[in-house]
Amino acid sequence: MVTGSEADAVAGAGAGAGALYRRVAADLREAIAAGEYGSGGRLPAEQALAAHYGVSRGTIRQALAALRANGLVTSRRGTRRVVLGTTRVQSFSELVSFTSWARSLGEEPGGRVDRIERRPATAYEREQLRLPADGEVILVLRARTLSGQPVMVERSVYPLWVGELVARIPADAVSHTEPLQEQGVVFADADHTIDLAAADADDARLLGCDLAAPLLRERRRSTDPSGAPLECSEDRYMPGTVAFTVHNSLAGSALTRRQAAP
Amino acid sequence: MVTGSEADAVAGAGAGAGALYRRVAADLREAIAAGEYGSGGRLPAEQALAAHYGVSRGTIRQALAALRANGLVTSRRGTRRVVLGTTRVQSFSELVSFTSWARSLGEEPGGRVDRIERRPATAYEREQLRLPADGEVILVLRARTLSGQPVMVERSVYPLWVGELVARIPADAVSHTEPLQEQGVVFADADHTIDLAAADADDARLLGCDLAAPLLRERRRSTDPSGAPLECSEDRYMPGTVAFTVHNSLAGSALTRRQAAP
DNA sequence: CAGTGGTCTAGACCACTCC
DNA sequence: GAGTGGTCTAGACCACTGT
Repeated sequence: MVTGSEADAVAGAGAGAGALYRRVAADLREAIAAGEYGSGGRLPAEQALAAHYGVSRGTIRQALAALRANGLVTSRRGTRRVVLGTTRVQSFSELVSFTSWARSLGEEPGGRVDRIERRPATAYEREQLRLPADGEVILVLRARTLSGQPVMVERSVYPLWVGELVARIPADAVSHTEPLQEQGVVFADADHTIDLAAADADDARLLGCDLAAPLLRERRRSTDPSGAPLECSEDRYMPGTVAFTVHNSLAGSALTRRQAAP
Repeated sequence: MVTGSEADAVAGAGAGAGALYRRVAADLREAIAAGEYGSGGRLPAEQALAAHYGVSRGTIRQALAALRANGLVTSRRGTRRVVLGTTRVQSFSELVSFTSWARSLGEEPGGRVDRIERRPATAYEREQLRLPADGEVILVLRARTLSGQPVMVERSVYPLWVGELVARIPADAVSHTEPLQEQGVVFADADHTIDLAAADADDARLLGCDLAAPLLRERRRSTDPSGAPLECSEDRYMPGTVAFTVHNSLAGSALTRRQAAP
């Protein structure tokens, strides 16, 4: 883009995501993915973009900030922005939901609940889910598959009000987040911790691996838009099935290296 | 804060990081870490903060955007921001540099170069480092320790102009990024891919583990402020020594789940 | 030096949450 | 309906990069 007639690129993007800057960002993302500036190429100046899209410089900067956070472009005083990569960026829902991630890859996701328990929360769970001393939780143990192959074991711990909704979902439902969404449970923020774990008896049985076999572990704690904890989950992936990627920069890191918990 | 006399909090922060919004952000971070709003508590309104700090609402919003990116607070229309966590946020340099990370934990970092090679770049390296078809690279294989214990093996591949600087650093230097920094090589952006790998002969020898033992792998590609690739590295950690954490949200994810490369 | 992005301000309107 | 954050505008000045 930035070659068309005038302020049409935004309108041309059709029923965009509402906010102006999001539509501009989407348009720029497309242009970058299409290689219009090349890898390592320079973007037009903010002022030029503002004129092209017919918006103010502030709006352009909001759009560019989004691209930057995604690691698509650099940003420094004195020079035009430079294209860093053309990687397709994953949406938050593709991250939180195994199902929507798998579908976006053209794979056939599957899931089967192995076990549901209601029990008192451990100290760790009380802290993560902000529960009182006598709080209870619902644990859901579930095997996830990709085109029939077992790939991951998910242990999700929910506060009762969420867990009771989850418990009503059929055991072989492909997605849990979608029915939850329909009932007003929205995932908005998540913290992830990634390391390595050894398969226990459940993992070995559900994944078909040896006991104590190494697995890639992702622990996650999700909250809704109001900041209320929704879930505290531990997922264990078969090696070679997934990798996690993160971008970060001087201007703001979301990634952290930590000493492993004892 | 937000209880002191007037617009003194910013001035009181002393020789802050230059930009006004950074000083405001740092002050708010401190206040949150000190538990002034509690976990799950509500922040003052933007307007109140603007009045308190004696700055415009735009500046306050810039500061809050930083806190949000770090996963410290939520953000939604209609309600005050809510404190999500009080986690100390790691700076970018603590992420790129094993040395500065270890020091911030009070551990004693160490490093020893095992081997340096100059050789033609592989196709993958040419792409990552944006080198021509006949490009060469310098590979540095290095063992990293924490208080004497071997913890990680680092395989860094540099373009010649960086590699030649690295090759001049003493084999037992604790830090490589610090001397590079002094010579004007600045790391500004990085992409990380985290998964699992099996120890090869070098890993087993340097870490004292078995051949094919499972290790946590972090592949990284770093660029300088102008977007020029500086490094393409593969680090392998002993299990139980580190974990990686990431925050992400509906408003912008830097984290991605990917199918493992073949 | 000209060009460019970084920072800051002031004001406006809207969409949403919660009482 | 009052309060709050989200979006957008217009303009200003500064710090830095490159020629």
